[in-house]
Amino acid sequence: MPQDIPEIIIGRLPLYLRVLTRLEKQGQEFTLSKELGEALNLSPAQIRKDLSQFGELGTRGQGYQIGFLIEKLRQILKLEEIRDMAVIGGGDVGHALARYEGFTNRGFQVTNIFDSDPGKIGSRMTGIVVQSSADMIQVLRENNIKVAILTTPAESAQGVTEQLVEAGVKAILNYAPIELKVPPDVHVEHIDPAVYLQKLSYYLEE
Amino acid sequence: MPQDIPEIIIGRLPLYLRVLTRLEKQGQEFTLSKELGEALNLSPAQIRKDLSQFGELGTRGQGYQIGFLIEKLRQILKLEEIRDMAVIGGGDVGHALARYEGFTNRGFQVTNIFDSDPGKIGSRMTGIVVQSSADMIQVLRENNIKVAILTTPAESAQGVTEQLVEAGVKAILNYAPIELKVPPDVHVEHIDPAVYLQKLSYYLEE
DNA sequence: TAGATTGTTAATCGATTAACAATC
DNA sequence: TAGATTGTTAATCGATTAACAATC
Repeated sequence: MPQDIPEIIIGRLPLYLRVLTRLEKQGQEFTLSKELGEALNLSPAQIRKDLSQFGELGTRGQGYQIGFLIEKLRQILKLEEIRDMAVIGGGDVGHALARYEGFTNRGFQVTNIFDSDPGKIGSRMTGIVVQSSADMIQVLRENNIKVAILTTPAESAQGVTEQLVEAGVKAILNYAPIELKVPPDVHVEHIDPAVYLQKLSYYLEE
Repeated sequence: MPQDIPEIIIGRLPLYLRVLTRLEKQGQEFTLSKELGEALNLSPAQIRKDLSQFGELGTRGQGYQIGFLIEKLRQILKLEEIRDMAVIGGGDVGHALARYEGFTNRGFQVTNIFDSDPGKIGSRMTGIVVQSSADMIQVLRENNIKVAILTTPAESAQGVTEQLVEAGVKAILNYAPIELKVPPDVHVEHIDPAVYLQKLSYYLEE
């Protein structure tokens, strides 16, 4: 991975990984740019172009060996070790995330949950004891946690974000419906179901 | 909204709406392409270009009147009436979505929940009785529901999708970590937290 | 009117695609 | 070897940006 890879390509790699993992589970050993393209609605040329950024990952005439390509993509995306994550907010979303089983086999695990509600602090969610927001910075630092999932209400999201930044968190998955201001070395991705629904709405008829 | 607006622009309109709503709530009456751009990390030129697709929505020298622009964007995105949605799957994610309070003021409400587990059917989630998947097609048709949120396991997602299509659903928000095959008149958006986390992972240091 | 900011055109930039040589 | 599919170059396409005239 030499030069600067465009972000748009990096964003597609997890999708490739998702398809490849499914194909592998189905017992397939090789795949083609054509097959990957059909699964993801992308052109075969684009798949090849994307993958060629990282070396010669396929074999001419044969296609791509699935196991090898998965391994390679995991390396590129730095997914070889399971990363610890903190969930901020012990509401419904935080709860669902803490219980979500799809993380571990994709490189992540929730190790900490923080909430500011005294009624929740000390209770357990899937074996994880909810900790006080007051201790958050310290705990994140001590455990060297770099990834956080933000599920607080919009009003407190920016304030919490500043604490996360202070604690050394470098990646934030933001479920609060508000844009976060962060320093350039901190990366944020948004998940806002209403945004997607509103986009879908445009394409509805009536 | 005459010609064909590029999908990439449509996808940004909900973000504009989100910022505008926040500014309005903060008591602001006018905004500038500069301000919107700073909030969303987009250039002012892009904001103006996007909005100009739909007519002259601003006033030269003055900027954009927030209330008017919100109204206009709601029209464009067909958000003027609250749309009914079905949640498929009564697990943690389905449960969190049914209880999510952010939908109504953004144009949507969950009216139905379906699950195949006899232990869940008939129980209530936030006042909504969980219905049997066996009745799904009929109920969706009877209620003319066009939007569904899919939260089943990956294995059953494609099968359920085919039922949704059969029932006349035209927009699917897919939480299952798998690509769905749908006819061209059905639109799908994906929410897969692991995909975003994997992208974020690339930008982490070690 | 002067000052400000939009709307819009033209230029730039970057991403996608087509096409084919390389090679398994 | 012949057939197939990648890797890669060049062409195309589309999106973003710069710049400025229009106009409030």
